[in-house]
Amino acid sequence: MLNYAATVVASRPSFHSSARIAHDMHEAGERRTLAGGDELFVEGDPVEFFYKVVSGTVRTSKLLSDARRQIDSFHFAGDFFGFEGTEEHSFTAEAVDATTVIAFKRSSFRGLVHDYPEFADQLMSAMVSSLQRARDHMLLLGRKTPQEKIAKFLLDTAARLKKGDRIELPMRRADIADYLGLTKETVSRTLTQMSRDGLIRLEAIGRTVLLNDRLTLQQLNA
Amino acid sequence: MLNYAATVVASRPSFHSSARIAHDMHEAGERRTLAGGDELFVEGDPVEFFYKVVSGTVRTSKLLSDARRQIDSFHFAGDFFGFEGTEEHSFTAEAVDATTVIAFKRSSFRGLVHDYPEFADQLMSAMVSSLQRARDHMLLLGRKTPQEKIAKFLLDTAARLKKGDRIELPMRRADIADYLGLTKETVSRTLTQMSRDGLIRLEAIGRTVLLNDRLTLQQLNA
DNA sequence: CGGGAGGTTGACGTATTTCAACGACCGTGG
DNA sequence: CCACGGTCGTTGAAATACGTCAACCTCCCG
Repeated sequence: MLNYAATVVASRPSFHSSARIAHDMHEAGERRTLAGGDELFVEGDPVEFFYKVVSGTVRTSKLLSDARRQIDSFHFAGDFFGFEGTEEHSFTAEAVDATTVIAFKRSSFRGLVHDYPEFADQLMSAMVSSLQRARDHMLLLGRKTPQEKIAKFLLDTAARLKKGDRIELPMRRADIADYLGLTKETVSRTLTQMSRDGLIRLEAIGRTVLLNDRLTLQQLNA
Repeated sequence: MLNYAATVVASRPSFHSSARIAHDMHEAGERRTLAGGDELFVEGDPVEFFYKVVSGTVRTSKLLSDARRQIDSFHFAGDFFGFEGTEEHSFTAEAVDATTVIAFKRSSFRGLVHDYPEFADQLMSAMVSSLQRARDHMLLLGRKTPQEKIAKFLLDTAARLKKGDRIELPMRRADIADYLGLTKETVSRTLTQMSRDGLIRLEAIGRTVLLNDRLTLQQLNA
């Protein structure tokens, strides 16, 4: 595990604007900076914090005994993650690239909800949308073809990163594969095929993808 | 976000035993009886209620345009389901067999939380465990073999139905298939193979399965 | 008795995985 | 400054596990 510094305080705010709430709440957590590959916590660790992504990308995943891996979600700026019902983490969280998060003490939960009533709503809403996302992803994993999986992945990621048609993917092919339930070879082949078909363009350098034909991609999304 | 407004019945109880809370809360919702196949709501319906299963089985699922289906969860007695962040349902809920549920007005949410503080905890915890279950299921869908899927399905279902080693499955093979991301033929073949291998016993009549060799099933669960 | 739904089994085809090789890129250190 | 090694990505060839298609059986219920 990693060591950090950072501290906090948080004086009780006298009234709440949304931005002000966000600002104050952040004071109730500590900021952490991570490099790609760094672990935030692994399956089995005691649950001490939950998190909000400030910048960068976090992947949460589960492993099988023989190292098969399923990434259940990528978390981008603004996303909360790390809620657990148990004392031990049931999944692992790692930074995909250079990332900053805010870690909230799990025990501060009640206090936060009390001091910042909006906070409960934010969390509820984070959970509800995590659940919705999870159901979508189960549909993808259980029933979609590789082409459909990749199409949805590209469109979703573009939307979540709020880039237009040019997205710089922060994760490697193996991460995409473990997210979509494919092998990295199939991810690679499908991307090059889409590129040949003119749906996307793969820039020679880096992990940049250009969405050339959103319409066809959307149709693939079924 | 969850939209609430409104209030509900229910006089504020002066102190809370868990059973008493459950009883009072139920008065805040209406009881419904369903036959197998009945719909509670379908994708696109306006969200009016959320639900708690009293008895029987509910399946929640999503469809692709060409009728491919993914069941994301079976809900048994005691389970809550039907939370949404939007005004329209993003998935469908149907009774699998003869089922009773309690339907809570969505708008009563705030009132319930207010009148029954334990309620918020119950819901939070229902959501957290739904999320955990969802992550488990994504691992299964993305990375497990048919044998492993079936083994986990049988063990989980036995545990959730709180039967011992003899479980009466309420759902048909096609439901199991759509839950596990397989075809009904593969489900059938895998079950008969497990039966030949002595891991389980398929009773000639009905949908009863006997777990003969939990240990091996657990090992398959990886 | 007939028909439909649900389940099982068989034969077959193929999409995706597996295994393997290669190439580009990048940071490091001699 | 270039050589080296490692990581990441791509491509090819081959094997196979699962899906597809189809037949058949049983059980019900009308």
